[in-house]
Amino acid sequence: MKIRDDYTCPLEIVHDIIKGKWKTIILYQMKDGPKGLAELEREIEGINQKMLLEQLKELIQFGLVEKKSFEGYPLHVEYSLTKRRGQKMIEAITIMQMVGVDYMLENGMTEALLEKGIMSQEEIAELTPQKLVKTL
Amino acid sequence: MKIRDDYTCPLEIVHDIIKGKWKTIILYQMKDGPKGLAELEREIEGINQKMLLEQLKELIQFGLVEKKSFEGYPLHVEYSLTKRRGQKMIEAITIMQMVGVDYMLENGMTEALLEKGIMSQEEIAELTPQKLVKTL
DNA sequence: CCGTATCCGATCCGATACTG
DNA sequence: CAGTATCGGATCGGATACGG
Repeated sequence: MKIRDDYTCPLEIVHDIIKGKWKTIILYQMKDGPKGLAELEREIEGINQKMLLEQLKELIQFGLVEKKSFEGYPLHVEYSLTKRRGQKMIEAITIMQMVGVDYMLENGMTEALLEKGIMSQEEIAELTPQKLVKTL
Repeated sequence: MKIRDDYTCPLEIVHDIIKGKWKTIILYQMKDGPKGLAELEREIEGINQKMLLEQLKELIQFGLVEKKSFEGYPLHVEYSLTKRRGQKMIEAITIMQMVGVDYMLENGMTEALLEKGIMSQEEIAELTPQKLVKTL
């Protein structure tokens, strides 16, 4: 993606930052520390190497991700969130996660939540719509 | 957009919700209360009616926006954020705004910030990188 | 004022093959 | 393990015209 220099509104930029299909997921995977390329590819279900590299490059251009390369074999790099915009964006992504979870619960998509360990069987069973509002 | 029913992760849904070019901006415009269609079209620079209606429809499907129609002429409708997911998403969008503003400041795109009244001349002048971190 | 339909170029993204 | 290059179908989004 070619980065523009004529944005007329901050949210326009943010849209360019996260519009890619995998951007938020990639960022979320880095929230607990640096990750190697293969590691990310393993953890993100359905992504391929080309997409991963492409989107990482854009995240770097926008200043949300930093890349650190290590010498020697086997080759190794580390991708991590930047302190300024990377970490800040995680706050937004965390909230968006809640919105996604809310949608899944409301639409009976509980399997994925269990599989990923986002919620336990018991937690889901306990949830009434009223409680959900509070949780959010 | 056809809404899927096989999402494997909450962020995948959120991506579908906000990937459209205007979604976050539309939501942000509704943060202070219901808006009519023409009103939104006037306030969002660069959008056209087709896109607006299209994206509103999707936001309704995902439960972030509600639509209320009023009888009589002239025709009138009101679009507003839903309490659950709409309002919650605004929290995320507000944070994303900060990220966008940060990017604009760092890249000398201060004109748009002044025009939209997001920041004043003085506020911008006062900002050192260190202060910016705190502001965020 | 509000909403629908169509056409068409631009872009996104997945598959695949290849290099250091 | 990390990264580049290409190709082609699917999707997106802007223009434009028309209908309630």
